[in-house]
This record gives sequence, structure tokens and C-alpha cells, in this order.
Amino acid sequence: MRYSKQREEILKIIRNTNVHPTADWVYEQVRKTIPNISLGTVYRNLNQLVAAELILSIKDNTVVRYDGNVNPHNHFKCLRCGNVYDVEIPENDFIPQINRIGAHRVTNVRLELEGICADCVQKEKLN
Amino acid sequence: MRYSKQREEILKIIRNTNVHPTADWVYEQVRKTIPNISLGTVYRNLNQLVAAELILSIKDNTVVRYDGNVNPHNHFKCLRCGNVYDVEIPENDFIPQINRIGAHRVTNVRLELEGICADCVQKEKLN
DNA sequence: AATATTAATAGTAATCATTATTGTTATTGT
DNA sequence: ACAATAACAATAATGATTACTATTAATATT
Ligand SMILES: [Mn+2]
Ligand SMILES: [Mn+2]
Ligand SMILES: [Zn+2]
Ligand SMILES: [Zn+2]
Repeated sequence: MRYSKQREEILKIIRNTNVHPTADWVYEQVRKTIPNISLGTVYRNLNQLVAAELILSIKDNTVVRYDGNVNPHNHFKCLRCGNVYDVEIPENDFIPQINRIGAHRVTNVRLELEGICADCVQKEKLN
Repeated sequence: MRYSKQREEILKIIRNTNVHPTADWVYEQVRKTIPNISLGTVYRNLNQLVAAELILSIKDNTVVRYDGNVNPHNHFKCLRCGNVYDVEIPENDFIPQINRIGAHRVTNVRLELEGICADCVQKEKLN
């Protein structure tokens, strides 16, 4: 993987936010410094960065979001505002060693949480 | 929701399989008895059946799968062959009462498992 | 039973996120 | 410098799903 300023900028943007951005959001941001960048370039580099394990991709409904935090962690999605939050769950407390389910060999356990976020709960109380 | 033989046939097909079919798979099946059915009709009815809670929808990568088993249960996806299996996990053993994460109100907990299924593990051993 | 109402249909066009293609540019090794 | 080619910008293609439109058929009303 040879250097490009486009990829450097994309990585910087993802590492400096905690909004779990979509490709489109990244595109809007990077255009501020590289106005003529192509959306295809953003997608290509996001895929390369995921392959290189420099970022994570998380699926959210019909879109893919990206995450600069490569430490394994879970996510909570607010059904009201759509924001995605990191969740620090001591995984061992909730998910004991699942190596096998029946005769299936389990390699990947993902916990997906949904609900109403703190901000939206707060706003709800003001009505 | 008024009666239609198309919807009846679609529901029957989904209830009589355990493959967690996609809209396209259902379309191929229902065409055997209703050859001129439209793919749009399949999608429309699948959505109606989900809304009426007669079937479940589960997201799998870029496609939506449907499930005639409306009892809450988890799924295991084989990364080798792509099959989706039901998983009987006594949920309370793995997911204690999560009502709140920090100040977020959790309403929905989903456990997603991936790995190599029993069949594929077996085939692997024959090499 | 005939007629009216309108939900549901078949056929097809549109949408939207993502990927592929193509000709050009820029990075890297010699 | 120069050659090799990865990465680029621009744009076309893809694929799952949804929307549109004229027609058909299920149910209600006479
Ligand atoms: Mn995260
Ligand atoms: Mn199932
Ligand atoms: Zn919220
Ligand atoms: Zn398998």
C-alpha cells in the first residue's frame, strides 16, 4: 500500500471523531481539505483501511459505518436520533466462553444494543 | 389487510422452511405455484407480514432474510457456506437484565454469532 | 345477483449505497 | 531522469429494495 494524501486525510478524520461516520460523512469532511476528491476514492480507501485493520466497519441498517477505535467493543444505537454510541461492556460478564454452539465452531460474538440514548431520554422528560 | 392467494402462499412457504430465506428465494419458490407473480408483490407482502408480526426479518450483510419462527431466538451464520442456523441460547445465562447502559435506556438486545458450522467443520476434517 | 368501492396485483421505473471501469496522475524504485 | 504501476477523478454499472401506474379481484352495498 503506497502513500496517498487522500488516504492519510481519511484516516485522520476517522480517528478524530466518535460519531461512527458513514462513507458520505467522511466524503463531506475530506472535501474541506481536498475539494476535488472522488467519492469512489473515499470508498476504496475505507475498504483498504478496513482490510489493513486500521479501522473497523460496522453495519447499521442499509449503510456501513466506520470506527477508528479498533479495540473490540460493542455499540448502542439510539432508535430516536440514530446516533451510535460505544458501549463498554465487560464482555466476560455477559458472554462466557462460547467456543461451540452444538457442533458449530463460534469465532465471532457480537452484541447489538438498541434503545433510547441519554440525550433523548432527557428531552423526553421535558415534555 | 384483505385476503390474497399470493400472501397466503408466501406465508406458507416461509413457515415450511428453516433456511431463513431471502426475498429472491421466496420469489423462486412461489413462482412454482403462481408463475406470473411479481417480485414487487413478494417484497410488499413480506413487509406486510413482518408488520403484522407473522414473520420476522433478520439482516444478513446486504440482504434481508425472513423467519417463520416468531419466538425470539438468536442466529449463527456460517462464514464458510453462508447458512444461517437457529441457536437455542438460554438468553438469561448470557445476557442478564440489561435495562440501562450508562444513561441509555436499552430496549433491544441482539446476539449475533458467526463461525464455521458443523457441516463445514466436518468437511474440513476430511482434508 | 349485480354493482360499487378500493386493496392488491403485475409490470416496470426509480432509488440508493456501493463497486467497477477507464483514462490520467503521482508515488516509489532504479 | 525514467520506468513501472498504485492510486486517482470521473463516471458507469450493479443489486437489493421501493415507488408508480394501470388493471384485477376481494369485499361491501344495494
Ligand atoms: Mn465504536
Ligand atoms: Mn430463526
Ligand atoms: Zn438519541
Ligand atoms: Zn457452513
